[in-house]
Amino acid sequence: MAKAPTVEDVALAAGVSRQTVSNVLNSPGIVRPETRERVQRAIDALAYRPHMAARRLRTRRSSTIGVHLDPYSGGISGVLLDRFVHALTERAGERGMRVLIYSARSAEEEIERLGDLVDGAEIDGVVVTGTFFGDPRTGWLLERGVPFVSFGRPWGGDDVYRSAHTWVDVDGAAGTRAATRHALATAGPRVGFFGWPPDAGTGVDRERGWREAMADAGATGPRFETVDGVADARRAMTEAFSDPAVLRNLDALVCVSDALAVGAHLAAADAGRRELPVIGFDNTPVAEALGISSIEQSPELVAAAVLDLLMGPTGRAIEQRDAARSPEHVLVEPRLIVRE
Amino acid sequence: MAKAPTVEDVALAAGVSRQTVSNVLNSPGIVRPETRERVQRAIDALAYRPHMAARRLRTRRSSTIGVHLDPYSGGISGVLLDRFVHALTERAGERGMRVLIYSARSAEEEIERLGDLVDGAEIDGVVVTGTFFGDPRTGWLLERGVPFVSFGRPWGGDDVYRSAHTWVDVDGAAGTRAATRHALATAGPRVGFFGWPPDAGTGVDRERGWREAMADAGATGPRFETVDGVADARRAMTEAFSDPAVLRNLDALVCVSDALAVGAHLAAADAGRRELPVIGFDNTPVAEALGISSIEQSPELVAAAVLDLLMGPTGRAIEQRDAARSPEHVLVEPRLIVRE
DNA sequence: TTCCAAACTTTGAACGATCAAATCCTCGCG
DNA sequence: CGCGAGGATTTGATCGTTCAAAGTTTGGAA
Repeated sequence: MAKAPTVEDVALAAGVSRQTVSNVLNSPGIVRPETRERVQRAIDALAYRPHMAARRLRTRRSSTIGVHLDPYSGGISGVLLDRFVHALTERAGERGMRVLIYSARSAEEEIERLGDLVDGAEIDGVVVTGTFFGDPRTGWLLERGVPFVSFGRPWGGDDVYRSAHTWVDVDGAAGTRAATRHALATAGPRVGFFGWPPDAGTGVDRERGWREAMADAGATGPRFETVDGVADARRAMTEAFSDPAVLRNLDALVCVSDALAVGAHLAAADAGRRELPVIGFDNTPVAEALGISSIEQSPELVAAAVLDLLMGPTGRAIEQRDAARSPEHVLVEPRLIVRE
Repeated sequence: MAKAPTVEDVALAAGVSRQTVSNVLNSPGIVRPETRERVQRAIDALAYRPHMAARRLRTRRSSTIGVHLDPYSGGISGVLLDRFVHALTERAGERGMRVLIYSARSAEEEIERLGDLVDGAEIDGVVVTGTFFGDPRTGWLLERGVPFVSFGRPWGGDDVYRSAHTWVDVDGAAGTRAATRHALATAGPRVGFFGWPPDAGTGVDRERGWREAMADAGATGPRFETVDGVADARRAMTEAFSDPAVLRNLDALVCVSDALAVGAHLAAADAGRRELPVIGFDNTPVAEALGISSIEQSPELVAAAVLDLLMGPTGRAIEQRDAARSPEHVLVEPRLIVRE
């Protein structure tokens, strides 16, 4: 394997100077067409590829985005983030960006890692996922002036739209609203909701969609609750269904997650109502496998929106945000996937 | 945000020279303890972090591993690779390595991408996943002398152990063998197998485990077949069960994948035998959710093995393999997760 | 005391690219 | 025919680190 050719080699072969070769690569517009072609031929002939480390050193840009890979939780919904990461990688690739993943077990450890990556100039920007109330990461990133976008709203503030940083999220309420409307139209007025304890923003948001749609239709329905997990959900609903009237007075059930939906579906089947319409959230493979309707978050759309916010709609590099400009926010509309 | 400190700044602060600072960082052993401490204090005081691009340029090492992220298939088993990637990232991080992910839609496009990454000195080595018969990538990597390990055997050769490259894989036959033995011991002698058409190595390998275990026990059982997918599997088994004798003469069913297992489980439940023991493969969240036993591949173990082969058991950098040394292979033993 | 070897530290150069500024062409016009 | 304007191209410097080799100190033996 011979030594890799450098700009110098290409320049020599094309009979021009280093800088002209560099110009052909980075701003082709300012090079005379015939020269450009000659250089391009030399590049092809030598199979030249720029040494990214050298470019990074000089330009102080890595063309790389850092993404935290959450620890595998073993649950159902891990898939969602993986789809997001995948979509992000594809989009980023199209824009000449690389994606570097890193892992950390806590927010503090993540900040430590980010410090390495940012100060080592290995990444130009960050995509933060799974933001939570009082998340130390966003503040740290803002303070350090690191460009970043979060997938997920900064829950807890009064008015999320006045948040200090840029984010993209899925409109959970819109999703459950659509699901509830669909259930009302096709199954009957007694649409229930199966949710989490109201301590996390996501769950409250999704429940709101159901409430609003029910209120709009002048309908009412029962609300059930459990922590996440198929087994828990199945147990909880089996207990609820131990009173036959509960099941008899239910036309459909909108759930806050696929895990709960699967549990409810199984419990309903156990209780003799396999056909009870159940709608989940996240459209995971499980829902698909069992033929359960679900709300699809379209991580692909989220990824596209994240990149647009990070790089501008057409940019090919991450732009340093001026602190004056107020942060932007995008809410992606999920869509209902109807099954059975 | 002030300019980031360089080795020079640290050297000045500590009253030593650049190189001594560099030595403290890279080979602390050769620096006198008191000097080392003084330098270390200066490093901490200035919060100095090496500029990785400069280091890369000089050392010609990126300390980065490239991993292809397969397109999201939408099926059940995508999760497996994600777990692997995650485990790899964690392990790599512990060894001072970064993980860069890239995507490509075809093997050819992947080679194109790899060319960029390798020639651009962005990655030191590659982890290839999903190798298939006649895979062009492995040959290309060998030819280019790029260090790499594949997750998955090079199917198709006569003796896979004589393969020209290094790989790690899960011993599928051992998995189904264990599953079959368990079924024989707990359910009865008539253990069936539900597999894919025998065109891919993986499926044949897994089926072999069942055959061997059955032969050892002097038992026989039916074999069913379908392409992958829950819906297909459910349909196929429902049809098979339309003859009641088939279901009556079945004590348990070992399946080549979780998708098939889920389909078979649903079909069995439809036919009135919800309790029919079904064992899947991959231990995906779906199997967990439905309480179906499954064979766990332990992607964490695979990731650890991959890194060991790529970096040596304790190394902190990817070593260039000498062509003389023959490639190594690791077969990871999966384990059966029993449910219900 | 003198000198040598070993241990430690410093100096100059290089990695491959781009930036900034200087130089060279090429026309059009007076 | 000379000159200036403007575009195209070249030159010198630089990014932050580590390598290779040269320089300095230290300790012990002769």
